[in-house]
Amino acid sequence: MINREIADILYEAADILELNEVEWKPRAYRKAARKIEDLNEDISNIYRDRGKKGLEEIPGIGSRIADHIIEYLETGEVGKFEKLKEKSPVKTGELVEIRGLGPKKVKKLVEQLNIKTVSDLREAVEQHQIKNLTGFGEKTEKNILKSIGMFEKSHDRMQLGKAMNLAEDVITYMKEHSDLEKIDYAGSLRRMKETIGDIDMLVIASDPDRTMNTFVSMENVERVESRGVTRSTVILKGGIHVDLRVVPAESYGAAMQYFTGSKDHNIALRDLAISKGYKLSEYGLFGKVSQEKVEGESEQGIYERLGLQYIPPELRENRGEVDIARQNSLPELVTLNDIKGDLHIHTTFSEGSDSLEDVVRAAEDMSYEYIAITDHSRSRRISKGMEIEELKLQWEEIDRISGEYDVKILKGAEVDILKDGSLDYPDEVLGGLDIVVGSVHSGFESAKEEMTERIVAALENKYLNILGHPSGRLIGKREPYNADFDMIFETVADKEKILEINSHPERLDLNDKLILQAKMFGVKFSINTDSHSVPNLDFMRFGVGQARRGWLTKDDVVNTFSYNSLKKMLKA
DNA sequence: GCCGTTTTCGGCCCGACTGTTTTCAGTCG
Repeated sequence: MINREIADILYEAADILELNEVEWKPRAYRKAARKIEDLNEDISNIYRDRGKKGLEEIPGIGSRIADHIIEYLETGEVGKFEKLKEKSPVKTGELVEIRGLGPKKVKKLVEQLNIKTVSDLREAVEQHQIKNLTGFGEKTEKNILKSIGMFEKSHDRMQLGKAMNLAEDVITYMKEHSDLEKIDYAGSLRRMKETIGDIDMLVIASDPDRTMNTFVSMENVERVESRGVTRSTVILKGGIHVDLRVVPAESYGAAMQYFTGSKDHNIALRDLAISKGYKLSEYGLFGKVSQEKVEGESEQGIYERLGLQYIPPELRENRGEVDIARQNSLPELVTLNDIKGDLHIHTTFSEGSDSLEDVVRAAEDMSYEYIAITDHSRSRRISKGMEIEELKLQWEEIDRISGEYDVKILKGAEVDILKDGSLDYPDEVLGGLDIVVGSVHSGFESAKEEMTERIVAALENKYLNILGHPSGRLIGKREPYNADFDMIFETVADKEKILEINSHPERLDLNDKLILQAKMFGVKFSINTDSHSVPNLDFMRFGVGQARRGWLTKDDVVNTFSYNSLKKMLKA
C-alpha cells in the first residue's frame, strides 16, 4: 500500500531534519506519517476522489504536506526530500534505530568519528573510541553495544503485522492482474511467527509465464533477484524478499505442507513417512517401493495418510505436535471467530486517535458482543493519562451512548503498576470500574527480584483483573523484564487473574513460549489489541495467532466467553 | 509544518530516568 511508502518517507525526512536541529517540523511530519499509517483507505484514492482538499481533511496534513504527497503520487518522489537526503551527511535511518541514540548523539558520532552505519558504530565501540567523546562514557558504550546486538538480531526479520500486510497486498495484486486458480502464502508467515524473514508464496496458474511476468513487474518491486518459470524471487521496496512458486494442482497440498515448515516439523514428518513405507517431498507422498504418488493435492490428505490429525500451521514447530496428532489428541485451537470482544482499547481520552464513539461503532461493525475502553491512568502523562475527573467524564460518555449500540461497553482503564506495586488510582475509583488492566510502564531495568515483587504485589490488588503486556518486551527493541515469570504465573493462577496476550505487532506479549509456560499453571488469558486507532482493532488476528502457537483453546481465553459469563468472572 | 469556541500567531504531551556532569543534556515513553 502506498500509505506505507509515504509514511516512511515522512519519517525519514523527520529524522534528517531533526539531525539538522530543525525545530517542530519533524514533529509535524511524524504526526502526519502516523495518521497516514492509520488510514483505512488508500491515500491515492482519497486524492483521486476528493483532490488536495481530501488530503487536507486528514488531521495533521496541511497544505504543504499535501503538496508533497501529491508530488509523490504523481512522480514517485518528493524533490524537496531528495535534496534533503543528498545534503545530509548520514543515513540516519539505521543509527537512530539504536536504542540509546537520539539525533544529538548521532550527530556527534557523525561529525567527530565519521560513523555512518551500525557496523561503523560497532567498530568504534569495540575500539573504545566513543567513550571519550563528551557526553558519552563507559556505561553509554556498554549500552550501545547491547543495543547493536538487538538491532542486528532483529534487523533481517520484519514484524508479523508488516509481513502480513505486504503478503496480502501481493495476493490482491496478483489476483487482479493475473489469471490464477489459487494463491496462498506459506512459510513462517502462515505459522504466524512473531517475526518473518522471507515471504513464501505458492500459486496454481494456467499460464505460468504470464503469471511470473506479472509478479516481477509489480509496482513495489525494487529488484528482481531471479526470474524462472516455476520460481521467481523479488526484493520489494524496503528490502523484503518475496518468493513465488508455480505449483501444479496435483502437488499443491504437498507444496503447501513443505513450504509452510517449520524445518524441524518437516523432518519429523518425513521420518514418520519413512517408517510407514512412504517418501514425502514437496511434490507429494509416494510409496517407497512402488514410487507411486498416493497424495499431493491436499495438505489435509497428507496428514491423514500418515495416520495423523490435521496439524494447524501454528503448531508446526516440532514441539511434540506430531506425536500428539498421532494419538488424536491435539487441542481444538481458539479461532478469530471465537473472539467476542476486545478488552484493551484506547481512545482520544488518552493517546488513542479515534473517539470513543468511533471505536464503539467499529466494534459494532465487527459484530463484537462487548468491548472494554481502557485509557491510560493519570501517572502516564506522556500518553495523556486521565485524571480521575476525566475518567468520570468518560463514564458519563459511556452511559450516554450505551443505549444506542448493541455492543456492551465495559468501563475500564489501563492502570499503571507503580514502582511499589500499587495501582495508579485509589481503590474507590478502581471499584467503580468494570475492568482493570494493570501494566508496567516504567523502570524496565529493575532487578529481577524487585520487578517480580512489584508485579506480584499488583496482582494481589483485588481490583486488578488483567495483567497487561506481561513481559514488557518490544520486538527488536526491548528485552522482556527481568522477572520470575513462574512466580508471576503462579500468582495469577492463585488469585484468579487474567494474563493478557497483547496483539500489537510490536509487542505480541505474551509470546508463544511464555503462553505455553503460563498454561501449565492453569491460568486464563485475554487476547487484546491495545488499539490506538480503529484500524488497530484488526491486530486481533495476530494475538489469536500467538495464542494458537501457545496451544490455547477457546476455554483458555476469556474474551471468547459470553458477556454474562465474562461479567460474572470479573466480579468474582 | 500544523492548528485554532482560550489563538490566524504562537504555541506544539512533558516527566522520569540515566549517565554524564558538578548542575544538566539527551533519550525514552
